[in-house]
Amino acid sequence: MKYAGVVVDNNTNATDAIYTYKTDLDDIRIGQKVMVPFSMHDRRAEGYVVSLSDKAPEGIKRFKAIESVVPDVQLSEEAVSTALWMRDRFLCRYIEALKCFLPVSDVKRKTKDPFEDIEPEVPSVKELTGEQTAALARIGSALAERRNRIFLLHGVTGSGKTEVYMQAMKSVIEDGRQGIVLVPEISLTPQLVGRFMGRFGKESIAVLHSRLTPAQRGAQYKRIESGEVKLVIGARSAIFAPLKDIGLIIMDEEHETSYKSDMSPKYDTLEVAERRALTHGAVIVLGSATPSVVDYSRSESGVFERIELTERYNKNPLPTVEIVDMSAEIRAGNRSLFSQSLLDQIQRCLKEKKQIILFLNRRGYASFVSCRECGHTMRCPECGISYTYHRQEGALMCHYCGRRIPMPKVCPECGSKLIGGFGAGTEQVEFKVKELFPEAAVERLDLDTAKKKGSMESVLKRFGKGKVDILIGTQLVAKGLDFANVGLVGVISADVSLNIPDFRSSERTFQLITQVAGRSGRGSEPGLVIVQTYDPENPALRLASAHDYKGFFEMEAAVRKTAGYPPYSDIYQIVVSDEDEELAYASAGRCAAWLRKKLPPGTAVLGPAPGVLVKASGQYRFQILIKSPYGSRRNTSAAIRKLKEIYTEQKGVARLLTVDINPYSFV
DNA sequence: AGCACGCCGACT
DNA sequence: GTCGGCGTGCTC
Repeated sequence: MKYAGVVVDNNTNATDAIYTYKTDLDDIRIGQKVMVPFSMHDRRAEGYVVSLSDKAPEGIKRFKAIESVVPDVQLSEEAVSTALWMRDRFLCRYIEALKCFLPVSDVKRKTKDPFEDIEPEVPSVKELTGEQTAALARIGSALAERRNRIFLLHGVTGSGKTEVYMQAMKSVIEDGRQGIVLVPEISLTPQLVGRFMGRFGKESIAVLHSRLTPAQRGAQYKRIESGEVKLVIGARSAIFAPLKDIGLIIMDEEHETSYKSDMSPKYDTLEVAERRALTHGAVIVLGSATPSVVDYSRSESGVFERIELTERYNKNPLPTVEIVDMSAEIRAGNRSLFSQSLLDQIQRCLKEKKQIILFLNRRGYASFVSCRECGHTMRCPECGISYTYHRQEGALMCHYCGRRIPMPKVCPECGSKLIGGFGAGTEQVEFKVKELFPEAAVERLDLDTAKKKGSMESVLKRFGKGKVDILIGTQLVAKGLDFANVGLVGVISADVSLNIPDFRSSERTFQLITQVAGRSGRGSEPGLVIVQTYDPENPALRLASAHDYKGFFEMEAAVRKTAGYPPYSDIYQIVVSDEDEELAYASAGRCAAWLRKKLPPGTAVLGPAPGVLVKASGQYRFQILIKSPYGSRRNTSAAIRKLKEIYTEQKGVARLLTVDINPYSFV
């Protein structure tokens, strides 16, 4: 008789436990899917075996027997142990963690696999730069040692990071091991997939992405498990691929926010990668032109080994980044969306038959309040993030700590009356551009446009062929597009990005400007970037225009240290929500009070701060933030798990309580 | 979360 | 009687 620890597939907090079943089956193994009787009347439930023992655990009166083993499902022991760790680390349920390793995804979309008939790019042998050769040598020696080492490959745009990835991967595969290449958004990277396919052959690559049907995904998993696949390429969930001997994990554009899951389990892909790399003796390579402050800091302290690629291919110069003061434009009588300088440069590029990209932020973000005369923005003195303007109450509110101040009548810095909320107002950009430059071919590319099947590809294809003069776009255009004929990139308003109520807003803005700047002047001539702002002295903008990553890092690290943000503290976000606003608020208040009592004095508990009503679900949200100093993660996580336990047992409290560690969004 | 049990009022 | 509404309690 054996005793098996089983996680039952009941996605609830109340049944989030390991249940012990007895069994006579001698071929039972950890990682198998089983059918078990569960709850009264023994309704049949699916479950997964996570532990086996010859001895019965104490304190349980009665053991039911496993009914049967479901064939063809077998998680590795590594997968099971990682899932158990994930529950603790990301404060999720066992079953949620286990399901990460299973090929079933909740998203059921029936579309054709866009990578099915992708054209492998004919491999071209490029001569490596000295820096690339040195980078490969360092990664290569780590691979030879099979030691779990993490490299941060900090390479300016156009320095040839992909070639380093490919050659490192080649040596791993030749060594008989396998690799994973993670990319932020698979649908934006057909070129990269094509290059890898050309180099390694279609049959040894599996591409995992959200557009696969469950059947297609299952088939890919079968190929991976069979050992046929040497290389898995995909977005964050590809980190769970069932490879048996991982030698190398590459995270391209490692700073991208999509590496943090926004659904439960709210895992951080790098942390899962680190855990897997440790068990496999694998090397991790994190690549970016603008590493996240957290990861760069780890390379400073020596946890990660940093490799710098400072030269661009063909020695192309970096673009010139010009910051334009929009309050000066107002003083000069120009109240339009475009500065004179930007208009002049658009005119020049059109004349010279150079292409133009105009970048604007996603609209619909919470509005902030700033002075158009002096550029001063209203920020919470304690949290350092922009106040959000609440029109109904005529008040400014800090979305981190809940602090509330009345809307000022005049600018507290310069006394100007030109202080006010910044509207989005960007939707007219396309209209205005068409009005001002009727002879130019103008196209727009944003998430709405891109969602339509194939429209993204067709817009980009037309742009690549030079059929579009001016491309207006959101976030999307900042990523990986590579066009030689772009002479000008205009950032319509850097202020929107600088004032998102998030402690990472400076980091995001620096990254954004660096990334959009990377779109311009990839040919032989240097490109020009124009950044419009009411805050021209902003250090993040200044340092981005000087291409000074190191300077930016040092400044930002100091700010984070003072304010208690990552990497010096972990931020835990607890969201309490319910249809009943009062109940949600009261519940959140009680949670915050409990946490204040339970956590040590060095751990700050902020809030609850009112969140917005999520219209789709009719839920009112209240947010509690915890700043847990570096090193206190275990304690804080344990306390929150305890809170969750008590909370689920309680009655008359708000329905939902979710936890996110170091979230990427605070809206 | 489900799902059954059980206690109470309203109806055939 | 007995149908059904929902509050309560448990799941190896």
